[in-house]
Amino acid sequence: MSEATLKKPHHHGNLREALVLAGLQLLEEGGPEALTLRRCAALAGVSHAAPAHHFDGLPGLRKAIADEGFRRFRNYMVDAEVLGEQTDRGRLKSITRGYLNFARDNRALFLLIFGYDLTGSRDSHADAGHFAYDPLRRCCAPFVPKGVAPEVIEAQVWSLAHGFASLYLAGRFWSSASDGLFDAVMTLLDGVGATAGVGTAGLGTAGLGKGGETA
Amino acid sequence: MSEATLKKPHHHGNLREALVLAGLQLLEEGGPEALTLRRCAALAGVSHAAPAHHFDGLPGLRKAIADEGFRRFRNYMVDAEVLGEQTDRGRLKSITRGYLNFARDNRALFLLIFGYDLTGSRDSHADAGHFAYDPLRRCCAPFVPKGVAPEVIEAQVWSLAHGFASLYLAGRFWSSASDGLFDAVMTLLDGVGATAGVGTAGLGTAGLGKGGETA
DNA sequence: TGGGCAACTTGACACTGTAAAGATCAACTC
DNA sequence: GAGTTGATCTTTACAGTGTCAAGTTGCCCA
Repeated sequence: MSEATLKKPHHHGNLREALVLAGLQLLEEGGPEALTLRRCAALAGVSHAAPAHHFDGLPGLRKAIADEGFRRFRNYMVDAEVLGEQTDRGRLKSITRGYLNFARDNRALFLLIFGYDLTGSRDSHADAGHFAYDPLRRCCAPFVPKGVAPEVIEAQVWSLAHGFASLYLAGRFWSSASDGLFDAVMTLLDGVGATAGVGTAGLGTAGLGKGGETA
Repeated sequence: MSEATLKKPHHHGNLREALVLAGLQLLEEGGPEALTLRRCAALAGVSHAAPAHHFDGLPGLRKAIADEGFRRFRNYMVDAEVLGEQTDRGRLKSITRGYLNFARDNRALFLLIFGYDLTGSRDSHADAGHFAYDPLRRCCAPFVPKGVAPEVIEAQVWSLAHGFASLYLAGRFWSSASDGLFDAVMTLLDGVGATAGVGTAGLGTAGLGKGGETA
């Protein structure tokens, strides 16, 4: 009578969630290559074809895992923001620190999350990413100068943090002690929103390409 | 008698190079997933097991392709540098433009190149990447303040360019017309080497982690 | 009670990388 | 020149992968 599955009922209950958790475990233990429909199924104790039924193939499973990954990603950033220095610039730097920490602690998941090409797709995946970047967007807001599209400032911070995290994961920053390097690189953000060029390069909202310039 | 292979000699000649070219073609036509040992073999007109003999497996083939990719990557940057405005800052921006252009024109190859984790490996692959980043390093040199390690400035430029390119490839920059956004983001570089924070955050060569700070 | 239906299982197929063993051919040695 | 050696490539086989089609199970509701 207890809700425990004494005899492994044919209907798993919430196999969907179990498969996502199994996938996350596989990623953590064996890297990106280890994520496999059949291995997920085995880890969840179901037949090899069960995952495909729930997620409509491997891409679907990866997307479901990425959605959960974005959730955790967001938590990393928010946690870092709350713990760090409570100034506008302090929050901005804390967010980028959380960005790097997530990438470092969840290497395979980070790579999975950004391994998609969602150009032209307006599905729930894009929404998950959008949701995850909410804190970053919020922390960028105080640095948006008059007449400049917020997306420009966000893209600056985002690119810098993402680039550093990606190159770090690829092992392109020499030795392991990159904490000092990270802080040094992020000093570039001290000029964000106040750099001389921001006002002069003719970037209003038109800079986003929403305007006429189709070239 | 002509050097043409009228009867397909058993010894291909330079199968190694042919396989790398086949791999590049597959990447271009079918994306990262299309790169396969067996497909490379078929495209080069040899048996399916031939590539493994030359490259010691798929990772070896990917590495060989990445080496060639880095060569082309470097050319992109150098070409952009030569064509652009001939000032220190002009060259710096041109390099980053070349960076993005390469990523855009060689999506799968770009992803392949940076898809490795070469932490702890000091093989020829690291050398290829090192070689490719030579122009970028050179263009950063004029912006390195006294007492700051060159690697810090390089990592700033590198991270910003790489982050933007990666996020662009992932389709995270909304619409297609991101040229304006790119220029806007790169205005952050107008403060490189001269940002207020660079002098104040205590980053000498110690910032690289080569010094004592092991935390 | 029985039908409907979603949740799985079973079996098969094409494709993948890898390994072992055999064939072919150029070059070198005696 | 005959024999040997070794690299290059082929053939064969195997385990693992995603995907599809068909079958089975068991819950739910009329």
